[in-house]
Amino acid sequence: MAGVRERARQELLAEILRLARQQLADGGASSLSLRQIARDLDMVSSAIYRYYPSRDDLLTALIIDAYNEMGAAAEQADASAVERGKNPRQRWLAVTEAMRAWAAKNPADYALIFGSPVPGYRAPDDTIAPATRLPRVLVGLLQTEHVEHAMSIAGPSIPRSIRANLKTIAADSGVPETVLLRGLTCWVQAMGLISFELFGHLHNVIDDKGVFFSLQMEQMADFVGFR
Amino acid sequence: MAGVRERARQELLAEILRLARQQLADGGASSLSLRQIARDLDMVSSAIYRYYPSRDDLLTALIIDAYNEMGAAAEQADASAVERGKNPRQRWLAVTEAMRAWAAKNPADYALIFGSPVPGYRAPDDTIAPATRLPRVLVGLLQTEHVEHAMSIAGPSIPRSIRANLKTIAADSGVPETVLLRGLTCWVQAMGLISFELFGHLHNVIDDKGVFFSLQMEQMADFVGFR
DNA sequence: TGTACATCAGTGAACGCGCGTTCACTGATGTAC
DNA sequence: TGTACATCAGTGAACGCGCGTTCACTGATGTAC
Repeated sequence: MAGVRERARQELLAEILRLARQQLADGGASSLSLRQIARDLDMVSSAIYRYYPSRDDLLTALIIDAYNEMGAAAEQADASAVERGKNPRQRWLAVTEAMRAWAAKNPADYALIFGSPVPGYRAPDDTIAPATRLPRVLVGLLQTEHVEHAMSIAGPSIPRSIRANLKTIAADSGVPETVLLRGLTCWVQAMGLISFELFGHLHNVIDDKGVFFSLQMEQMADFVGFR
Repeated sequence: MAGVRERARQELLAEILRLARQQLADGGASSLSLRQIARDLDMVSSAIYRYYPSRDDLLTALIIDAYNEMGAAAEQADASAVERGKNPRQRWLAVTEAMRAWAAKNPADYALIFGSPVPGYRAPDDTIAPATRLPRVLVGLLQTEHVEHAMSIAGPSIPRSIRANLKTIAADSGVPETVLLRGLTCWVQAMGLISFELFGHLHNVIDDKGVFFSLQMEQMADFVGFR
């Protein structure tokens, strides 16, 4: 019966990741401890190495997990908005609300990917693909909007080096570069606001953070040119 | 001769802070070690406690230092722009460039104050005043601009709770609330961009980060209503 | 179907580190009379 | 100006923790003939 051992292995891999996320939530990346995980599992510490070859590999798994979860939350919010017959602007707003909600529910995971980098850790290339999942949703929305009503913004001329980058971001989407540039602004604004809120920089500045976020996202929807 | 001991004390306080910043730069907040500082000073580890009663107090000193430095950098950039006869818009741009430059030169200090909070550490109230130094410069610029050419933005109506907060931010400045709201957007955008750049989220997205930042800040200057 | 062998999960001990904080102390520097 | 006392900087030892990683090993599970 091939798969009995394999299934147990998968379960333990997942269980270790779950405990690791718990630790992350309790004390941040620096308090992620293989020995503590082993203790939680009633295992000897060296046994963990059967599953993750090092602490850094476990960290990588956590990062990938976080990107995927946040990306999935965005995708789901969008899909659900589509189902409810929403237009691209409303979908954009729904997605940003979902981003904020996910971050609020998983502050440690959010901090892991959008906070200060873990010192001494260099993310391997495996993290790239999951990281693009969320931005992909946002670019997709610009594209949809552009197809429905041509977007255009009379902006300042964009330097050549930046234009090249913008082309790479959404090569064949047809979305004008000025709009893409503002799309980046919106993305940064959303993440910036979430970070400010989670990291305490709105403390004693803005009381109703939810209302504030929505208001800002409405503004950004106008700014980028959603109808 | 009162002051001989006192001067030595002040020097050591500063020296410890300097070494602590060095450690911060080398390995982040989690690798800040009182014992290592003692070693660098050729002292026994317990001697540090004559100067900082605990590791957290040293962290607080670092945070206050970082806020003050960044605030001072902004103030200087503004003062220097004034000297060169710049208008408020140009001053705003100069200040944001200075913010970015400071962060680029002191990434660890920047990460300490605008990255993920140090787990288990709660900033005491002493950090509040230094933290307001930079935003104060930005609000001042809005006010100056408003005095020179009345600013006004036909924005969406602002919910009551947010209006109350905006009033607190710049009570007697006379700057319209819609403008203040967008001022917050600009602030978040500037810090968000700096964080994205420093924390690696523009890697493989934007090559010329300096040009990108300037371009975005020009856009934000328009957005908030600088002439 | 039964046996021999290979694979792999988990053990237990060890290596070599690190840390913050407390406490009783010595000896030098400053202060009051 | 000189002496007695108080203050304070720095010592050294100890307490009680923590960590990642390696390595030779046992014993159970799976595989091939």
